[in-house]
Amino acid sequence: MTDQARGLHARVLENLGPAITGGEYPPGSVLRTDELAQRFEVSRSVVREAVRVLESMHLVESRRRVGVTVRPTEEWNVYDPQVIRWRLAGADRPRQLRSLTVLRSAIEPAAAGLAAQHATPEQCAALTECALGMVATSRGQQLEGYLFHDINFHRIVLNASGNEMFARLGDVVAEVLAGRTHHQVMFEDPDPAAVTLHVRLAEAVREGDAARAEELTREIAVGALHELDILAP
Amino acid sequence: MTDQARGLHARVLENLGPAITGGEYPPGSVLRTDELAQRFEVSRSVVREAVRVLESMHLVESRRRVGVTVRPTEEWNVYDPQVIRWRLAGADRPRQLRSLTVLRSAIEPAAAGLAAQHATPEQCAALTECALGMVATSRGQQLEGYLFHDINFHRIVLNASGNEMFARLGDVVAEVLAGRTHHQVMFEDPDPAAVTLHVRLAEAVREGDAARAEELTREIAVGALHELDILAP
DNA sequence: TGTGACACAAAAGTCTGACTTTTTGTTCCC
DNA sequence: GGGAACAAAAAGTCAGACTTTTGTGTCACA
Repeated sequence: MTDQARGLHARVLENLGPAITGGEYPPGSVLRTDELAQRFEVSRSVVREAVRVLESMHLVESRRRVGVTVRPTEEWNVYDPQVIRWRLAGADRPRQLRSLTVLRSAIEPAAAGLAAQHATPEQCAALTECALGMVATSRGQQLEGYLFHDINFHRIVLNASGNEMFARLGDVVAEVLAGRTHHQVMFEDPDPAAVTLHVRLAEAVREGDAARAEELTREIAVGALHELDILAP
Repeated sequence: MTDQARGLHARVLENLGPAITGGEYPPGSVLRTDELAQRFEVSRSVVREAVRVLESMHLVESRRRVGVTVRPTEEWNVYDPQVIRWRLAGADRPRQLRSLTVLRSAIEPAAAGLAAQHATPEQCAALTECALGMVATSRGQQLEGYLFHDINFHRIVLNASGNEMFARLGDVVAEVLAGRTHHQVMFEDPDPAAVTLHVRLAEAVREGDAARAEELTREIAVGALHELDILAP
């Protein structure tokens, strides 16, 4: 799905990463590079490179004479897209989906407000196109098509905000939306109210109405939170 | 300040990282591992480990027969605390400080609202203590002491939100606050209004008043945005 | 003149084995 | 019982040889 092992070290990473984030090696566990090299049938240098990457994600800590120790969960770089993907693929996917959705509901209204002020005509056009695509695929079990337009819609809003930090959250939002469609809820067609909100949001951004864009996005977020039972009805 | 070179690879990283994020090697630039090994007087394996880390931050891409290429800015993992530190230490610090402050102003009100609902008695006590510390150091050029309490205050709020993604933003907020005190503005004592807002926020959280906590944090954020001339007065 | 196949070379990727350094645990002496 | 010396374990480092991929240039053929 992401990038398939362009090297041995990537293969090791694709095994160790999910194993650690998935709790297979709980915090405090100790790995030894020699043992890993044997297990994966690669040289120690390959293992070392993989460990260095895990270390940069704060998933593990490598210390002499003791080995490679798994760090406590609170220290992980949970904003690393790779870590997010590993965790979403693992056992605590629901929990992960919830914290990410709460994050979205804080970020996206602000981003939409800024987008209304800064969006280029091209971005407005693309946004409207996505909204139309969502309408077109909102009925008849075209979930994949709907997801595609939904992801693009939110990505454009985040990019149009002009804020780099918001823009880089596009991938996270994409993962969350994909996760929602593929695993959690949404067995039926999407909520018509949500579709309408997106159409109106595209309008608000086009008209430069920051306050309305923000409020509409907040309503979209409330819907997403309800889907995960985070808010009481 | 962070962690001083516990190994050769870390030393290489501390040179290459800031050089790349600082624009010394603009996107598209090509580095060769052999050359880097010579320049830093280390073996190739050490360079490879450093490059692997840079690759995991999406700062560079390593391809056979061509070398290690610096990736376009839009692809960098700007949420990586290490990358944030490197960029804050570099030339576009002001720009960086602005996007991070906008991020803060989106996240922290939501976090404060959640904190009002979920904070433990211990967290409430710690929060009040920090607010008192801020009051005590708010006059007489005790900027370092004030900064210390300010950082702790915001860190506690983010942690008390109960949301892991919010909690992990504590380090970023700490960097932003430290940057503001040490470089940007604040040559004089902090704004008394801001101090009062923090005291009242601690109250609101203690009383479990989510709406008021959110609103007070929003006001604190507005103050921070004004300091950087992001909002018109 | 254009185009495709092929060969060459450059750079990263991998492996191995030897050596160094740090750190921890143990033992031994006072 | 406490402290100092010692031994071992594991990561860290290095050098060199080899493999694999891939961009580029060349040459023949249409």
